[in-house]
Amino acid sequence: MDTEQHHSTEQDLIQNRIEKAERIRARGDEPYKYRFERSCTIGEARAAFEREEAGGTDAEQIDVRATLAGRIVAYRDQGKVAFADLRDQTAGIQLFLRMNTLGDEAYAQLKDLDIGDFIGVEGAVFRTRRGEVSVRVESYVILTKSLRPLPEKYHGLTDVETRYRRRYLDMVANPEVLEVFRKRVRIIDAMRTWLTGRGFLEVETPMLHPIPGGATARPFITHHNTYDRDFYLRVAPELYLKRLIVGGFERVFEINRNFRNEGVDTQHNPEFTMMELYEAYQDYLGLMDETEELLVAAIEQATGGLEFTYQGEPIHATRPWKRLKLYDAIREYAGIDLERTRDRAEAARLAEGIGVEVDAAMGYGKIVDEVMSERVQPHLVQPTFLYDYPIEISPLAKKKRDNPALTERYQVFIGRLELCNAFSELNDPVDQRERFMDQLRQREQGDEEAQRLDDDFITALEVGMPPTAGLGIGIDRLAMLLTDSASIREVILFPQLRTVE
RNA sequence: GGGCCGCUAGCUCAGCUGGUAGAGCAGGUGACUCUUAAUCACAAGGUCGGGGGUUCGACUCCCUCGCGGCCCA
Repeated sequence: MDTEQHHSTEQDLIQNRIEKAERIRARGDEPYKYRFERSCTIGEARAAFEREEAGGTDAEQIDVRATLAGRIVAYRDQGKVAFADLRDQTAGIQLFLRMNTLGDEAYAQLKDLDIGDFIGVEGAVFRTRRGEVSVRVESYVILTKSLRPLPEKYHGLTDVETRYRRRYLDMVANPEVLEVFRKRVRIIDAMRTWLTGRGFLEVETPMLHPIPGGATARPFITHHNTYDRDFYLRVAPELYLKRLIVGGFERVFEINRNFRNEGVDTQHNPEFTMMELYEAYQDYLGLMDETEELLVAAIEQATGGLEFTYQGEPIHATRPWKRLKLYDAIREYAGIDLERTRDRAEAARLAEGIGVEVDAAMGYGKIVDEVMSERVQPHLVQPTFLYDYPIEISPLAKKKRDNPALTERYQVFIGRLELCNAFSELNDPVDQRERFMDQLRQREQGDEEAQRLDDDFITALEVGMPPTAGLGIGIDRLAMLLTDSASIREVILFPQLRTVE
């Protein structure tokens, strides 16, 4: 039987490169090296060369030698001279490969290289006649053979699904993606620096919770084999961090993952990163000031200033930020007064009167929350604090000192994104127990997100927690804002997607 | 959960009222000693997301499933 079938698919492209690797081995070389000593990074080499140039040294006399390593991302063969683009984490540089310089044999062996390979090169940095900073390569060595073709050089990788599933390709093909994640790192660094500079201790509390608590959300369930019991992936670290305040830490924070078993959309990923801090002897008013300072530090670190654009709209983050009572905001933007009633039916009537849908399972607090999300949040482009939330939807927050129907709670919105949630922490154990009981009643009425009673947490409060204010900041949302990303998946390295076989 | 859009070569995309799939990049061969989306020539490359149906004939029309995107709940 004739095997005349040429199906030059991806497999053939890979086979072709495997054969190149074999040729490299056949001449006693190793296509997967163990180590390579660079003299500097590409960014440093460029900087050194440009410094010489700026210093007025005659171009012919500049002598910046460099041994560099990186990935070949483009190749332009021109017969007895060839150009390649080499890229490392810091920058890219052009390679000038000439037969006269490399020698016939080394030059001929260039044909066993491919775009995607890692190589090391040695030579002098110079500027070509066309003005491109380049390395006149005197010798090169293959470091890693790449077996798969990279995405198209001009358009990059655009298929959103492939970008997320194979993020490494996205990073190689679309360098701006690297910048998004570098910015994310800078944001977190800035926050950590700000926090530790003010005496906050960074701690790690459990991911596996026997009772899910600290947020109104549906948990993931997992199982421990030896204990033979279910655990819940945490929906928030809140109750553990407050136990630490009970124990004697006065300023703690945690930057870590939370898991919520809920819908996935442009603003929600099942696992997301949250910064939570707790500060003893502080209340929500003082914490508002600190929240501004902290966010401003992160914004400046990421954007270089306090003016930036999110999804086409200019954001002005200069302090002080706008502060609005929740009910005033509802009056202003929704045109209804929900503060004058605590009656569920009346609130529902008012909400439906402006076209906000209300379903039977929603209590008074949920209706207020819904009206806020639907009719207020869309207006909150500039940084805005909303504060004084109804007690029904704030079971862990302290009652407002002169109004027991409200809590000392605020949220921060920028670019229509909900970024922060904070309050004067409820530290009255008797009140806390009542709030949990109220949540249990909401559970019984079918609200699966309602919180559960955590007896040990109440016991901790009975031991005594000093007056404390706590703040949570959604890191992913903040990263979206500061990288001008419309989807949370753009700022999460490996977003959750359906598995595909 | 609902609506709309998408899935064609490794990547980026064409493909008309149904007539049997094209280009660019990448890869292969050849030419070229300053190119940079290099250029030129030649050759090669496809389960048109999966399954089913209508039809003489389906990438195209219908149904269904999968995955993704946007909007709504």
